[in-house]
Amino acid sequence: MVNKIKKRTQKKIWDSAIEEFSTYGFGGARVDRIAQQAGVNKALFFYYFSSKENLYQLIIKDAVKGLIQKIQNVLEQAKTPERFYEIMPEAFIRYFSQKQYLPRMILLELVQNPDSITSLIRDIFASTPNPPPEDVKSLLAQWSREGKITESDPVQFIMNIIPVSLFWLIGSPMVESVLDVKIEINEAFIQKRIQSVTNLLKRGMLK
Amino acid sequence: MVNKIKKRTQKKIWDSAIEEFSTYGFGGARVDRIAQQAGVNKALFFYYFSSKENLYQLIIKDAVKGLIQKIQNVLEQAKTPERFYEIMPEAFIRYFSQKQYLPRMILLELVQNPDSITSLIRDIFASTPNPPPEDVKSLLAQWSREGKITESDPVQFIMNIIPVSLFWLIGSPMVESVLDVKIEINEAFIQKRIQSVTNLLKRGMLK
Amino acid sequence: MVNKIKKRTQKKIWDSAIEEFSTYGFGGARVDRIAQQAGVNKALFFYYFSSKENLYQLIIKDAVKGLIQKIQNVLEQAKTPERFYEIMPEAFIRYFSQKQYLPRMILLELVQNPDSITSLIRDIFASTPNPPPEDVKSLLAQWSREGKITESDPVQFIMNIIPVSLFWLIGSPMVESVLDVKIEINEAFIQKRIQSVTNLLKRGMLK
Amino acid sequence: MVNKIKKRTQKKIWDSAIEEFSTYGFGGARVDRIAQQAGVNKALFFYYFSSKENLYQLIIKDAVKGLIQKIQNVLEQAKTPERFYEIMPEAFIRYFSQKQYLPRMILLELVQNPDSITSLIRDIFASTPNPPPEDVKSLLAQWSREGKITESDPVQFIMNIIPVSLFWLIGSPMVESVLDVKIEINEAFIQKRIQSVTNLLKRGMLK
DNA sequence: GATGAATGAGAGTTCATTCAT
DNA sequence: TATGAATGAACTCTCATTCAT
Repeated sequence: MVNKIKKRTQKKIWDSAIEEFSTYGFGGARVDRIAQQAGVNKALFFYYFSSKENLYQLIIKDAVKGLIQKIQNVLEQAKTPERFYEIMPEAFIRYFSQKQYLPRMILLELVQNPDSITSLIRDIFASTPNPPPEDVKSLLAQWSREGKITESDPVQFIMNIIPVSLFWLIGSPMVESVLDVKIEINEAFIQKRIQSVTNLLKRGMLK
Repeated sequence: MVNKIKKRTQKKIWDSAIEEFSTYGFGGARVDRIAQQAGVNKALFFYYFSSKENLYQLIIKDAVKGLIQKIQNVLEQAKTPERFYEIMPEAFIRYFSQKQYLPRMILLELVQNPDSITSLIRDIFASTPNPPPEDVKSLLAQWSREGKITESDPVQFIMNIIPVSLFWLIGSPMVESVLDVKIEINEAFIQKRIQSVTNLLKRGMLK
Repeated sequence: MVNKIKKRTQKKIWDSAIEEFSTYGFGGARVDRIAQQAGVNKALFFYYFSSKENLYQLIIKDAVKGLIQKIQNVLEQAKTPERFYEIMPEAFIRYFSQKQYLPRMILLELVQNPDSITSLIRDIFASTPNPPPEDVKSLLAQWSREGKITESDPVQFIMNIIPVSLFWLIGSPMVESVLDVKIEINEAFIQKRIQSVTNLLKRGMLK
Repeated sequence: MVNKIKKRTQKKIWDSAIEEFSTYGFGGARVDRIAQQAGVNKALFFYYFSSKENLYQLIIKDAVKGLIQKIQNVLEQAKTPERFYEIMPEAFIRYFSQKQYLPRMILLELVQNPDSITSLIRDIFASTPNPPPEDVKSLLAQWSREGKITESDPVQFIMNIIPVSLFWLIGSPMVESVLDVKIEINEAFIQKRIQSVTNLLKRGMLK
């Protein structure tokens, strides 16, 4: 989707839209602001993308696709739980720190329209050669059978590992005020975060 | 008598507003829908709460206050890290499963208006006798000095423990589709979740 | 009309309404503000006066009646132009400085609803034993015939004498800023004003 | 071309707004009516003028500016009191008969918001090279010193001359019903009015 | 008489979208 | 491709009025 957009103006609108949608959600986003931010006339927005709803769907789909791809990348590389607990936090935390709009968009959509994201993921899986569900479940079953991991329930497993890699950025303002500190999201912080999550998972979820 | 009717109507509007705001965010929420949901005339909304913005702020403030109080409750009871890792997940997961709008509202506000939630928390702390920041930081420093916990950085510490207790509910639709399972949020699930988080934290963050 | 209103509460509403209507006109007046100013519940306004429109009409009618009566008083006393130019400014300027709402209400109604005031005056005349029109016209014709006054056209005559007695109060803020002075409406000012108008009319409109 | 169309539509809204505001005042004016009168969509009103309040202020400012300019024109030409009493009524009465909305708007604002008009005039003077206040006061002082005029107090002077040139139009419905005549505002009437005021002032305020 | 609660109709304003150029 | 003008529908909010007590 993304690489199909070559035109400079179109790209500017696309980027502004991501910024707007990931901040205000679909209902709160304003086409006016997107156009202004992109430095173009509002009518161009509709010329290129037909409607607000349409562009939103394109962006969400693109975001979810990127995320799924990331998950599959990790799964392909991680053949042991040790490696998994090393690779996954590194991959996710770096990815989200570069594309900060991604966790924001997905969270907003999860809160505001959970069904849409569910069916979207299922659609993507339907046209994927080796869809994650079976992959993940069988991998975890195997690790569990081999006595390598503490949590055998795949649901609990994921609910333990994803949030710590995903939520930290969005939650940081709250952590800042609860601890009365200032958090700078720089390379040093990223490394510390990766280290901390890896530690937690290795000690906490490895037998 | 009259008073009770007033309060009952006001309460209905308040509850409908929570539902609406926690689903659509401030920008996407519709006063019309709130009034209809509450079964009252739209003008009553303004009669009682002056404006959409005003009611939103009241609700957010109330939500954050509730959350802070929960945190303080936990801190008061947990005098050792062991107890903390037992009490905290239990308290949070149960609380959020009863007030599902709470994590949704706070997440939306964190994404859409992080500064507001920051200053709101600081305001609340300013009028609190024993504000958490010092409490939490000194408690963690002590536990760290005594060699009881693995993560000495309070920021990383919180970023490890809060997400797993908070994010699971919102993320569940995504987990459902990624694993192709159906998740029922019932007592059995709650207990499993509490158990899993407690395990993770005890093994992962206790020396 | 006025003396029929005995009830204290009713009187308070009446007075507040005069204040409100004479400031904002009918369209801009707010029942809420009238009730609040009167220190009573809004519903009482309707209990006593049925509707905003109705009370407005009552007040306008009362105001115009008062004004007409004043004109008739003056006409009865002034049997020569000299006396007229002495009595009229004195009577009008004092009357309006005591009932400042009166010129305001009448001006607003003249601007916003000239036809209504016209037919209102005609209605009042219809039930008056000795209505002014003939009185005034015959008086002026007589004075003109006797060569006592310079302006024989009754229309121009009135347009010369009424405004200087009526407009000064409303226009004073404008005079203040155009001349960069502060005008205090006190007894000394009133006397100066009466003197100035009397002079103007005597010199200007007496042969 | 486009520019002309834009200006034409904007002008239509502007003119309709003047009509509406000068009839109903700010509070009673309806944006709906203005748009309909201009033959455009209501939203265009806001597209061009942001808000009802904003347009009202623009119009008031424009009206007051026009009035001030008229005053300055008269002052520049009138170097003796004789000339002044000839030029001023002619200029004012013609001006107001062409722009009938002007006295209406200014009167409404004087009644409903006297402070605003005061500060508006002061603002205009602040950015005027030769502001009237000193001009007028020194001119009158000079004429008074030279024994040419009867009224030496500038406040009374203005309160004698402005109302007779300004109030006649608004007051005409009342004059009509009080005298039971019909007044046609045509060239003949205008000339009669100018003549009458000039007479009044020359005889009444010239020594 | 007096009040707080409640309402329908409408007011000002916003917003996604379309049109004309 | 790009834009300013224009619009209908919807949105937040207001206001005169009524209801129940």
